[in-house]
Amino acid sequence: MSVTVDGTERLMRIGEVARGAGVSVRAVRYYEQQGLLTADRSPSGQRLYRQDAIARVRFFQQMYAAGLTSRRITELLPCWDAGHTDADQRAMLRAERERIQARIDDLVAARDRLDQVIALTDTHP
Amino acid sequence: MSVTVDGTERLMRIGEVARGAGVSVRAVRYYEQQGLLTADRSPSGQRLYRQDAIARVRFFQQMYAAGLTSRRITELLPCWDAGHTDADQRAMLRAERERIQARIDDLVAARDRLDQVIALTDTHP
DNA sequence: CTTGCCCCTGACGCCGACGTCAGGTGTGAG
DNA sequence: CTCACACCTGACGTCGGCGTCAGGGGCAAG
Repeated sequence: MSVTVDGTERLMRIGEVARGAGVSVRAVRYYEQQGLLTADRSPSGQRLYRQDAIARVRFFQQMYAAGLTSRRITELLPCWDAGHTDADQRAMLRAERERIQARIDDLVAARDRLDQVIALTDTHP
Repeated sequence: MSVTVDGTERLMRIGEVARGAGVSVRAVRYYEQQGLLTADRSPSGQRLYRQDAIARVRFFQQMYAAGLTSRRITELLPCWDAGHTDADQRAMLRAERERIQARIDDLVAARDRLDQVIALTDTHP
């Protein structure tokens, strides 16, 4: 594991997290502002992140790409972090899953529609 | 077909188009503003649409849902309308298709990720 | 010491597809 | 004619995930 000899985990500054996750520094600060990501602070006030921060940021990106808002992600983070859920949270998880599935269906239909046009314009130039 | 005895097509006003396509009146006006949809005008200035307007609006909705912008749709409309394309347009069609496919892949990954969480929270409540 | 790079906190800007409000006109039923 | 409802043209508001600029502090190398 990435742990130093004295047992403390190796910490990263914000730039390393951003590069590691392929996002901007601004984005990482924004996630903190939205309550998605917490960071320790160095004596001089710089943010210090643990190794799992990169994976978390990647996860946020994935959820954003799926159309979830920051608020929705914060509401669902307990499921992910603590592994425990109440009935409301389980319902929200399922609801989001259904939304994503619906969007997939829409996209597939749109793709097929474009494919029709492409086929037409190829055979009929 | 929906043609009156004198051979003229039955025309709709904007509200009927909007209801038929499941969008707002404002949205239909917006599409015209973006150059996506044209309408005849009654002597008093009201927009009059042909029957195929509803299908066009549904098509726009589908493309919007797929992440295309109004500009992109206007650029691709000639393919759809005239059925002819130059090389640039064919390239654009394919590029959009690839983008949609990439978004589908992202969404499928996000869905699977959520499914993992759901499975966890179900077996481990 | 200086240079260069990274970091900090505000705070305004942006984009796109509309929502919405204001103030006025058209239209069909009774 | 009146009433209710649909329609018209501006034009400003919204929302979310950042980009970007302003102004100022760390921190290691040379």
